Amino acid sequence: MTSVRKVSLDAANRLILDALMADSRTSLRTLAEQAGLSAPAVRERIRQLEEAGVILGYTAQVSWAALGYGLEAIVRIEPLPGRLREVERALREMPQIVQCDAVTGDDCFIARVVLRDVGDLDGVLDPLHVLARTSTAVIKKATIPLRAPPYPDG
Amino acid sequence: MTSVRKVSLDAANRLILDALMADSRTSLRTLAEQAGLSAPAVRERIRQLEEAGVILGYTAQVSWAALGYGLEAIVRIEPLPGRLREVERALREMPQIVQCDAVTGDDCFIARVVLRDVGDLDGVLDPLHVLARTSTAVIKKATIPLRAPPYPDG
DNA sequence: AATGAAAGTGTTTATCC
DNA sequence: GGATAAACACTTTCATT
Repeated sequence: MTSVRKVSLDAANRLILDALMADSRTSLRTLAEQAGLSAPAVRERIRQLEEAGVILGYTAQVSWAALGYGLEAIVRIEPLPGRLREVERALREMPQIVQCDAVTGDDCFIARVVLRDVGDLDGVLDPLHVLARTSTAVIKKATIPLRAPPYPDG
Repeated sequence: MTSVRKVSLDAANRLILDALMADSRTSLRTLAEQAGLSAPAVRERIRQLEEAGVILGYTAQVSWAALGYGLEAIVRIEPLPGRLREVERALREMPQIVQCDAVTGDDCFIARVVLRDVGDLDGVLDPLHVLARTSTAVIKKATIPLRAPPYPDG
């Protein structure tokens, strides 16, 4: 899964990556046309990108709102002294936490939570309050929805 | 694009969604086998899920680290009085910001940034410092990589 | 809404450059 | 590393229920 061999990010590979980021169900045939290659050549390049760990996987984006989670929040979590491990375990066991990062600074964890409504907040925060101080910010708007950065350097 | 008509989230649709979230390149034929339906039936269900806004799209997950962005950070941004609009515009124009949410509380924005190394931080933060107070947390580890929450209710 | 079968497309393998 | 072509697999359309 992890990168071992390197793979060049030439123009063709960037076209392939950009196309797959925009629509991961794009056919090899279409990718081949766009990259100016044959379908088997594109297949092989994708295989190498996967093996090198550049492509991690292919996922359908599902609307949490459409599933019934009308709200999202970002919670900063500062574990009480000696409680770091317990906090980490508690976070992992809360299925409404859809993402969590361990970070530098006073707040050891920053988590993204989905909620059916504001009433769901207590259910998430209460179990944490014996282990940590928390600070919650409800998301009003996705100012910048998840997007790809440019290719660095060249 | 946006949800207008409703669509039921029955067992078959959940199987389809789960399979597409795990691998969005899964063939209709395979999805059909798993859901116990024919391929055309699965095609039609996916079309409805897309139309209802449940499925937003299909994307390849690309490793930013493999592209040369070895670091990620989460930046909280509190605009100076009267500078909110300018801050929002500045954020949008920074391509290294891969996600940004407007939130309740003192920090109006919470952004996720990719960096080649710590030296890149100034290039992101300096342009903001005339418009806002910022607070930066470097990500040490993805404690919980992006994951789907359970289906709410029944 | 779903199926099955046929027609149309896309993918894979083998061979060659 | 890439191209071509034939064999194979998948997707779509359509008639039917």
